[in-house]
Amino acid sequence: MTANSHHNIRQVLRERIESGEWALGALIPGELALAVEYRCARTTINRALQTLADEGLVVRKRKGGTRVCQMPVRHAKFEIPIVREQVEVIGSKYRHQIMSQQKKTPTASVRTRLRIPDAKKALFMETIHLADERPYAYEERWVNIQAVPKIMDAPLDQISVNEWLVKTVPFSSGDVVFSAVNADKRVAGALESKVGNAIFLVDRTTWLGEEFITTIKLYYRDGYQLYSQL
Amino acid sequence: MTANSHHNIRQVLRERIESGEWALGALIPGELALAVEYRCARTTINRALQTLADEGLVVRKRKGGTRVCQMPVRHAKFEIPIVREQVEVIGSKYRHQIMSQQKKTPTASVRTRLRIPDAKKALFMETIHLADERPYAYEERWVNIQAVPKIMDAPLDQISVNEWLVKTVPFSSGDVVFSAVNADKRVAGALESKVGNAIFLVDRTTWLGEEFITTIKLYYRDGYQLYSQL
DNA sequence: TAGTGGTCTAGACCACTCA
DNA sequence: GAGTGGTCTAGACCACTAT
Repeated sequence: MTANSHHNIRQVLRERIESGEWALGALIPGELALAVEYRCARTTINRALQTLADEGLVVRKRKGGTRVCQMPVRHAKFEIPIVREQVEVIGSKYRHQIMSQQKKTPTASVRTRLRIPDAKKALFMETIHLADERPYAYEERWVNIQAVPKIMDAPLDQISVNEWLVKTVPFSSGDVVFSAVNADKRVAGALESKVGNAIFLVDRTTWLGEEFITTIKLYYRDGYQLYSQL
Repeated sequence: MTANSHHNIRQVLRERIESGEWALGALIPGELALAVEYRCARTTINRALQTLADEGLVVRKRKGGTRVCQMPVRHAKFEIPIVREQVEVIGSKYRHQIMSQQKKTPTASVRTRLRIPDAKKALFMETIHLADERPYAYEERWVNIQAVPKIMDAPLDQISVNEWLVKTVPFSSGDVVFSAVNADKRVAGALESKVGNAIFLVDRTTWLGEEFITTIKLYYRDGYQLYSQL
């Protein structure tokens, strides 16, 4: 095993930083100096330092050199959860059930969000995600039919909207908003919870290029927690 | 400008994937083939593909080749928020106020979490974070005094615990849990909210190596949202 | 066992930016 | 203008794993 893998060097450098050898905001040696010290190519040092920069541990500037970050806040990465996988990870059997499905005129806020002209309709769906036949999450979804007209012909009773969309429009980008809301009658009913209970809400909108595809609100059952490593 | 930067190639490859040229789960050409096609070094292709793998767009296996991901879920990265910065970003004036500060025996769950022996005490603090003099978040924090004994001498009225800890134990790792809870009397009072209101709760624990440093619960004011790009 | 990605090297040139 | 990081290349060898 190579002692000079960029992995090893990255780890050693990380330790030198964490040990306080280089203070917060201090300049650390240049790539060339480190390459000599560790007897490896500059490229290898470069890889290691770039990774540390990605992690937010150091800041690099041409001519300015590499500095230890002032506020070393680790970036948390986490994957936007897919409900089915979440359920299966906790060892439960997953099933989903469509409660309602209709074309109708979206509310003003949804129209704005999906950039749908005023007169047009969109597809609205309510779905319950079940874990071992108990409600796990309640989903409200709007789909922009103009962007994905084929969805009206899709066998949505057999395949979940989400999976159909992923297969049809696989590489959309989007945003997510997490918040806490009190369950209203509708949500409480769907989740077999109580009105007023605090519910973890994930609000996601996705689009492809300039076209908005779908916006979805996911209400999770009581006690749901989203976990992430730093 | 080099036409064959790994940035450009990454972008081109991404477009070829997103356009559907390579289907979900399909094998894409090997690095060597792509290097020939784009007339660049294999290393360059490798960089581009590794980035795409980081993004979760492709999966790479030795001997198995590179495949387009089956479930192309973009990984969301976001930075663990520092309350002061959050407040300043929305254009408000930040101030914090320590409500209480005492050494006492932690609850069993905190003891377990911080790995504190049963008989030992820890530092408990309550802090209010204010935005324009209105409550923004309420913080409950336990600090493991054994791990950071110097904290008892720190001028915590002048510098926030958080910033003191960052400067003293800058590079700790940790985990975060997001959830929604109903405000109890204490939290509602601190946030000038109402009992029962849904509160966004961030529960963070950090440690350095094997030693646990601090665990903190942050209750955000009503309507707080955590935003993230995909 | 053979094929593919993972990585290291040595050298070169470029691009940014600080003084 | 000079110093530092950013990146490309060509070649080499290694490590994993599918067949």
